[in-house]
Amino acid sequence: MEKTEKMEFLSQYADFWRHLSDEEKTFVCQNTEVVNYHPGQNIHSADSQCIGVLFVKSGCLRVYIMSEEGKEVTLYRVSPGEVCILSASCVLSEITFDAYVDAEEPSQAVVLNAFAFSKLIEKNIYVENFSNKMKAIRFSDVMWTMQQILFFSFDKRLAIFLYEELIKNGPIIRYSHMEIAKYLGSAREVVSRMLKYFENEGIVKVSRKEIEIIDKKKLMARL
Amino acid sequence: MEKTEKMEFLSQYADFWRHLSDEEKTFVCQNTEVVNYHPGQNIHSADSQCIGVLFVKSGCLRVYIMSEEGKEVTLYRVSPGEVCILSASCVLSEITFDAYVDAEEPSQAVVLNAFAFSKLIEKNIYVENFSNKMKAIRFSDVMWTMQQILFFSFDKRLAIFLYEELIKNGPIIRYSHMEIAKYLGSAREVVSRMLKYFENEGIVKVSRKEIEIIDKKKLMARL
DNA sequence: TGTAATCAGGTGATTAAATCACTGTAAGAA
DNA sequence: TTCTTACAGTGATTTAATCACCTGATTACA
Repeated sequence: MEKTEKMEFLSQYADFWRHLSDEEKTFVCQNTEVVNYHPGQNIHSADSQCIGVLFVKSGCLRVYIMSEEGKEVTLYRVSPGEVCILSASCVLSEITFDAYVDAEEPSQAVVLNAFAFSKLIEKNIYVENFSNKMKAIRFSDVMWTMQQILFFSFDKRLAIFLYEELIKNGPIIRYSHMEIAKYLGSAREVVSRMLKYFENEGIVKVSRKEIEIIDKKKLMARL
Repeated sequence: MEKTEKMEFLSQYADFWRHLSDEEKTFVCQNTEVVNYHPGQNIHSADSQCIGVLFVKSGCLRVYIMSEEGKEVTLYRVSPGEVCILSASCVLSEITFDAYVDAEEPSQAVVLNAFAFSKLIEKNIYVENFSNKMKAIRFSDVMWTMQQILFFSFDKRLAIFLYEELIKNGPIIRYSHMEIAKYLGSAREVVSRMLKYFENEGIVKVSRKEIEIIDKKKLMARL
């Protein structure tokens, strides 16, 4: 990616861009690169040294937490046009928990490395505010997830998940039961059983790594 | 509270203070007042019009979410020296969920009203950043709570709660089982039963509205 | 001061969901 | 082809939440 292209791109994503000096803009460009990730690839974890801020161009990232036993709960997803801030958590003093980030699909992102980002935060209040604003947005996302898990019964949550997928990508959903379980903070067997129940109800048709929604109305009745 | 006293107080709490113009400082002082709350009093809720930012002087506030059925889960507490930002959530566009704030003890806070705070956010990037930074700090608090609820078994969470209270306020804990249940995102009966179990183990002594920790070692063994 | 109302807590039964242990089966790799 | 691995199905068990109902203590107030 060329410098002018980078500048064009970043000015779209980052509201701090117009508050950078020319020198800072050059510094940013020198410290960004385009990176590709393959499905299932881990991008950020507790132990791996952290890479920085990701401006997602294409694909989809999944941000999640993990228990000591390896149980995962998805916090939110990062879509094209959005920013992954927790992949820079090592340089963010307010973030005291360990988050993980995986690519869920083939994904491309423009990465501003952690060191450069922390330097900019120190120097420029607009960058610091951008960083904190991104956290605040994800705070609200996590609260949505938390309320789903704590307040909604499992059948309802699964129905909501299926409905959202239906809206986003049409009636055929290509996730394994395991992936859905991680997304909903549940267990694979629980997902399998509930899907089978939904199948008996005539809501979905289940086959290996594929769920087809065959009755949208019945699904919506469960929301 | 006098103006000079207010200015002295706020300069301690708010890192944006030194970035305010004299005019803005006066504006802040004109829009703050000292408010007292009694135990159990609701300070902020989804429907009540929101009051603004609370700089807590004394006592303790509890921030929580509530389900449609009225089930509560405590997110975190706000102690003296800390700031309650969610009580200004109506003027914070990044906050999209409904939080509730109650006083847990007799509490006193310096309140900067929501209107003035939003005006300052618009005008002064340092105030905006302060607002977002406070959210980021609470984001981490909530993540801690979320991990506790999702990853730890109930007996362990209760043990952690008792241990924290022991460290903070000594071996006698004056919460009802209901209050503990709300704090832990569980049900009263569940708390009662587990406390009785802990009592049989010789960890605590339970009586009305009072739990005494009689064996710290045994308690710590459950953490 | 007596009585009703409210609050704190106890208990058994039921249900929901997570966990465990194990089986079968389809898809890829060697 | 056969071996391996990922995906899914299922019964049994355990944990925790929920429901229904009860007892006893405290408070309000007439």
